Amino acid sequence: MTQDSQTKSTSRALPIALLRARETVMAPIRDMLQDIHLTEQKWRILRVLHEMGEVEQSTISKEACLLLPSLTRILRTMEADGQIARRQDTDDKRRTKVKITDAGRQILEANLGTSLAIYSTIEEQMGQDKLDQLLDLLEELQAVKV
Amino acid sequence: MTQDSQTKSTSRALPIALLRARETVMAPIRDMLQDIHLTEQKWRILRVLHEMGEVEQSTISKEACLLLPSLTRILRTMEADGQIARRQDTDDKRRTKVKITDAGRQILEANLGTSLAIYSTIEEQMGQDKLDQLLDLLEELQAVKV
DNA sequence: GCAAAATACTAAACATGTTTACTAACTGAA
DNA sequence: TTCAGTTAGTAAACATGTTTAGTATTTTGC
Repeated sequence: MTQDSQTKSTSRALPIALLRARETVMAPIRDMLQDIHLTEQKWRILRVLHEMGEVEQSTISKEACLLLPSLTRILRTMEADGQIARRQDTDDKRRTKVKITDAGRQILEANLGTSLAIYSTIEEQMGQDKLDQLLDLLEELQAVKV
Repeated sequence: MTQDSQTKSTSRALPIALLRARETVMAPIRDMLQDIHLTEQKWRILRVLHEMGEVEQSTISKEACLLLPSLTRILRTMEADGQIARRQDTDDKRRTKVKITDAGRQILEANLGTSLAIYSTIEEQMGQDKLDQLLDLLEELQAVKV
């Protein structure tokens, strides 16, 4: 099949390149998470709450890259499983404040080592410079107005 | 909340940086696709078939970054909608060959311009050099063994 | 040639993604 | 004060993501 000169081949298409790169990184992390019965999304939520303390759901949504309707469902099961706690904000009753529980923190801390080891493997193979460069470029891309 | 020295902040976490960057790029493309009632995944499939001609499903799976069970369902509706055609491979009856139909190609070609315009906007803001550099780094990351 | 292993795909179940619509609560201008 | 507009979150519907299991076919080791 001839390549239309107007068309980027998918191998150099930005969205799919980002997706494939992410699959590479996530594959071993998913293996880790499967062992502890956590999804990738729940792992991201725990990390955000660990970093930021008690925050409202919209903040988690932005930080963990999850739409609010997804977040609503996921937090419901995480609360039932005792990994997070929710309460209504007293100043603004529309808001719900969420924090990580001790149980949630325990799961997180028990697995951060593995997560870091995976990152180290990638760092060893690509080199720290290139990885930093990549993260810089990704941050820059996020900031683009489209 | 103090930052554990062992922990990467999520803002520099590779998986989430890849996800956020992708969201930035995909947002306007999703707008385009919504107008023509195509999902992001179907768009990727049409592009792969346009580039590669008639291929088996496993190939689409790899190229478009879709797991086979997802692909099975998506192709079922795309076939019903007349965007693709399927036939059993004569040499190996396990395989299914898939190709884009004229109707599918028409949808694709009617929208490639918009897709390219979006890419151009990003290129203008980030610069061609940086974007090339980013694509190179992403390719390299995909090749890492984890 | 034949049984065991591998391959290509489908089915089903459950979780999440995505859109639209909705409720409740807050804000701000007249 | 009031009410139109905005914001935070939930509900529901449908599509896709992900895992496990299953079928049909082909390949491989012997």
